[in-house]
Amino acid sequence: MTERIALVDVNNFYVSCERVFDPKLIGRPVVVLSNNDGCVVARSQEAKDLGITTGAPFFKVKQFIQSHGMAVRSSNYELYGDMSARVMEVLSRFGTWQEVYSIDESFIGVQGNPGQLGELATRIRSAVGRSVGVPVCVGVAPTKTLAKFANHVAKRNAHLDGVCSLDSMDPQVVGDIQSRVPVTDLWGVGARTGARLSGMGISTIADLKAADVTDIRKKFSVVLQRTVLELNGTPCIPHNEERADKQQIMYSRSFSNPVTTIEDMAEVMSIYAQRGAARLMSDGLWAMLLTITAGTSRFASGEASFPSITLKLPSPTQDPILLTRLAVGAMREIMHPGASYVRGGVVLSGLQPEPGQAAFGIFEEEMAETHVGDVLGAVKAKFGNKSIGLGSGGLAVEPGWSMKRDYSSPKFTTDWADIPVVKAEPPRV
DNA sequence: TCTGGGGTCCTAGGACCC
DNA sequence: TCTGGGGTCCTAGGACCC
Repeated sequence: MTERIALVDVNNFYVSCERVFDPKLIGRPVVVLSNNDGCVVARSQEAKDLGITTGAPFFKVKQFIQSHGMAVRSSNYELYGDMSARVMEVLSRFGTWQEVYSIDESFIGVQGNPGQLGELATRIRSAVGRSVGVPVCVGVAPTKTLAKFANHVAKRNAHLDGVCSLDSMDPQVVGDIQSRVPVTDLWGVGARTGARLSGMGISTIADLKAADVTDIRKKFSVVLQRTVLELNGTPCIPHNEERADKQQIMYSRSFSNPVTTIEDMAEVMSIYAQRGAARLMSDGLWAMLLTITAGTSRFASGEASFPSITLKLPSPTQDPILLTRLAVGAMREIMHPGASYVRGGVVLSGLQPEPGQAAFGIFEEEMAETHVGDVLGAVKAKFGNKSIGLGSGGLAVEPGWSMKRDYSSPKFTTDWADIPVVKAEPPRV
């Protein structure tokens, strides 16, 4: 019996979710766009084969996409979030522990001899396919870094059928692969580190595995040192089974049309601060710090302006009235009227699970209004998100800068009105 | 005309204290 | 007014990830 780590992830997750409810998309090239239909964030294999890159601005590739008959979808995060929860539930049945690493990836603890581990990986893959309907790849290895690598191998080699357990492979073959895969394909090694490593003659995974650990520690950091140790089979990245406590809550969006006036920006901040407060309440957290930001486009030639300010809150709060008032007031101070802002954001940090002591001084009055947040939450839960809000947050009409989602699919699994209808005909005799 | 959003961790350097 | 060493805490920025 050997303890191993499996890394399971869904192939082309957003595209795969769309395909579950729209089988006509299977076999067709499909792309999914970011918020505001700005960039390509997910591609089916067919779209990758046609040369669509991730992060490509949609307006630049739109012609090409349409001329090749590719299907396009806006991001549907309600759907993806719900599908993710279903995948994670299935995976939890197979692990002695589970760490949900991202919306489409999870580490789980597995046990068995080399032969059993390979079979287990195959069973995991078919269980997710049967229960949820999306394809996954499974990599099994002694450390997280190697499990990521094994997953990478499973994905790139069709004959492996989506699974790769390093223990059941010939070490010579593993070494061969590692000497061909660039070091930047490794988890934790990005472009910057890759360039510096390459200057030292380290360009493949095998090169890094053979590098001197203390030298790496000296020239880089403890992060890369851990990567080298993990490549050599020593686990040193801990797994947090229970979700690590959240450090910050961010609500940040690009606008579909630029915002140039203080009044419009006040509206943005009012709405974003209320979204942030709602997240605090649903997570049971109170914030000590409020940061507000805005920014002009990096691609435009007009005045560049990236105002940002962090306010210390009088005491830990989740009060939407206080947060809205502070966010709007501070934004009025720091924005440049006339600059063309294309994004804005609210960040809540210094999070803690308790409201803490009541504040003294000028903010006492605001703190007394805290229960308003509960009322807002209750009304929204019953009558929908757009039923009520503070000030501009209660707008019945969509503001001119609000998000564009021209190609969205329905909320198949999270809204009664969008539940798919299935029709069956009796067999003909 | 149109270029995403949300996170984590580590390190260096400054402020401050004894 | 000047000087030394050691320590903590906070913040900004870098790097990375999906």
